[in-house]
Amino acid sequence: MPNPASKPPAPQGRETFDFLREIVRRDTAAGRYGGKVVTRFPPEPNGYLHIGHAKSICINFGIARDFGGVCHMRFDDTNPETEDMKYVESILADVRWLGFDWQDKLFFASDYYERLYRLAVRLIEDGNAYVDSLDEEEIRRHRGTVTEPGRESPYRNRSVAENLDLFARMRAGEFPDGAHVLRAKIDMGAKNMKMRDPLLYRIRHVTHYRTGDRWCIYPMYDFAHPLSDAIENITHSICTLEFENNRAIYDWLVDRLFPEPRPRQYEFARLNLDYTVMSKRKLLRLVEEGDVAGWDDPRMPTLAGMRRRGYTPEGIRLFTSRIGVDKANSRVSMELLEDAIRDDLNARAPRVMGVLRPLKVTIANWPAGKVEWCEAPYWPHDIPREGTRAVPLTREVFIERTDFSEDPPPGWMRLRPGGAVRLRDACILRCEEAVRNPATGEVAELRCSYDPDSMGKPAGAGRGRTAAIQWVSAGHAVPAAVRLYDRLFTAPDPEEAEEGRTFKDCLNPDSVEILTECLLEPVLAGAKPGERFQFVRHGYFIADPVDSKPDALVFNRIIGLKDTYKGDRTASAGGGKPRGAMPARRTASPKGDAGPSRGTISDERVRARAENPFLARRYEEYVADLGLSPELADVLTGDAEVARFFDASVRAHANAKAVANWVANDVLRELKGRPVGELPFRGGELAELVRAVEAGTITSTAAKAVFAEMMAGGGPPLAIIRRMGLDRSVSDADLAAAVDAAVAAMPDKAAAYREGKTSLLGMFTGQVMKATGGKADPKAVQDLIRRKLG
RNA sequence: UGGGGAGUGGUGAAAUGGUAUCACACGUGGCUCUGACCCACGGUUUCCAGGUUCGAGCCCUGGCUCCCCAGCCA
Repeated sequence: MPNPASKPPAPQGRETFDFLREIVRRDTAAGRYGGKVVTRFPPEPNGYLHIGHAKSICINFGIARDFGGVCHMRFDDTNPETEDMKYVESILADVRWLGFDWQDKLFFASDYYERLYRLAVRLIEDGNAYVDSLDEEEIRRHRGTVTEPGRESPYRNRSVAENLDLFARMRAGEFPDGAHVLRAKIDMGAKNMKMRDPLLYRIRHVTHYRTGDRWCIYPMYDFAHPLSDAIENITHSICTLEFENNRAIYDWLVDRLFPEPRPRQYEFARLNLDYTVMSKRKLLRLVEEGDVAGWDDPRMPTLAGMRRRGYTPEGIRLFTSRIGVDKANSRVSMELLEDAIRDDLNARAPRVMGVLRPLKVTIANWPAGKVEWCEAPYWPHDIPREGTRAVPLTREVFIERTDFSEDPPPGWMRLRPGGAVRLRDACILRCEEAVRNPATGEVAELRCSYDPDSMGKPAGAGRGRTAAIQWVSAGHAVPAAVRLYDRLFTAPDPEEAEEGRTFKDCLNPDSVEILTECLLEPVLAGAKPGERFQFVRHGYFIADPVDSKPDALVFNRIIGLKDTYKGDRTASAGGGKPRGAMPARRTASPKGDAGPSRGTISDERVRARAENPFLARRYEEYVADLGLSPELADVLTGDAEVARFFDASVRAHANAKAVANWVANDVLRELKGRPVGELPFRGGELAELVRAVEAGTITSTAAKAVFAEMMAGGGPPLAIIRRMGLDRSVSDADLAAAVDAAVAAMPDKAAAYREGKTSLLGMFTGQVMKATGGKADPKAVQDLIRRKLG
């Protein structure tokens, strides 16, 4: 990991921050946490890491790196029944492989058990937790449903002393599993179901992989996770969207047990990838039921699988940086991952030749026994790397069966009867005759001739465009097995299989094709397990880290090359195509369909008026006497305080429509459900602002700034206007100068405007408005701009 | 039905009241001893409807659609 501290946070080439980095940036700028940034990656050691975790790892470690902080590696091991040391080891290896470093910050929630226990005791002592003795089923029933509140447990009001005693005896092992639990005493009627007295501890007489039999009570995630964060002084606790509701518990707990500044939780959308599954449970089933060869099967989306497949950490990191991070649920198409992998491999995999489906070629005019060693570069012209190897050319060679066609489609550039093609790095080959196997009728061999003049000469030379194909010398070829991988599933979202089908029904029967008759150029005989190459015109391959042996080479296709040739795409392309079968995409998500508009009157406010005659009367008056639209009157009469605020404003300034707009649009925004009393100004002052706009004292642009200042407690509007100097109108000369300057600063934009891109008017207006501090009259500005450019 | 989130080209993201931008995918053309890479060009008008504003993807109001929450899992 590069050491970052020196570098200001400018994440890999991005000009803008994602929303998480924006939060961190604001916090550090504000000096929160003393400018420190501490994140954490908190897996449970009960499974292997997959590409979805890679996103989380890159976010957590990436943010720490970008802001000169540190990311803790912490195992949230609070469930002894599923966790195991082997997972800890594989997870650590995966994170390290991905290229991240936790320094000496390796932690386990299980190391905090004693501290967590003491924190639980404190909660009990403070009356914030209790021992519940309901059984599992009763607890469920008491919890209520999403629409009905829960009921309090009869054990909820046990004394502190009794709770303490019971909890101590839970720990001491006096009770069987399930006899008691510790619960937070929050609110059984909470709208957020997570807050209905969540469970904190349960009894489990199970051996824990790290603490052995020392404990028989284990903390729940909702208790252990936030408190572990707080114990480690985590600043930004970043997790996935499904924990949004849990944030309330997080805050409740940490607020009660730790001082500020304390960690805060933020959530992002987890990664979904097309044509694969990401849940641990489903991945486990694939392994256990033999659909794949193991956790590291190259078709698996696990990091172990991708590593075995030949994906590089750099490629995966490139992928995660390209997909970005946001809060919208999404599925990423496989092409994005594949392109990132190719992008990385393109610059680092040397080119070699291999023939996957060999077709014998005899070069009739080549002397028997003659061997010509051709010098072949490892790298294409546009990759600035040096290096060549020698490739032997003899009378008998093999070419790719798919590079010959007896009856080629239009645009075919490879071999055909009587046609010519270039043997890459060697010479031009002409096909004289296709020899059939009399039994099958299949082309068994090609009899060709070569052009001695073309040997080692540059292409072209009056010959025009000639395709160059890969080949291997029959006498020198190295045999190998090659495994071609395709997507594991045929459906974009196997988890959403249609009625009566499961994700397993979507398994792609052709997700792997094993070719055993492949022939590679001799230099590959020395390929070491884990070495990557590009087999020219095929794709990127890796000598399988496990199965490949010097005398029995096995290669995995990491990813095929893009293939934009359309000539035989409909034909049985087999596994040769990088993309494989392309099933119909899932139906597009339905566009919002509003149906017939029911107007913008809110049912809720209609109810409020039905119950409150004052509101009902006001509504009628606003429409009838003040001439407000029903919609406007509606929003002003959903709450008595809002209506009174509006009344006060109108008393101070008679233009009801204008005042109503300000209240409805700006005051309501600031209120966001809070009581009107919290506003730092009164209706009369808002009226004063409205009057200033109407009188032409200030522009409405400036009025927005004044309003913001009023919200910040800046005092009465007129005072703010004076203080900010907004009442000094801009002179005609100044305005003209500002317009000239804006236009002169962007001559290309001015030209584009003149050519008809009139949407640029807004841009120029914005420039001038900014330059004049919002004091210019936008209409006048636009007139000027139009005249100047029109 | 309650609460919490989210809707921008086919896909993922950017634009923090002022030029709808980038990557992938797709299409067309160019380059090429890889039908690769690379280069150029092309298509969307921001879920819908109203409103505020000189100006709205962004602010206000209403609606629609999708996701999460009723484990002693995390």
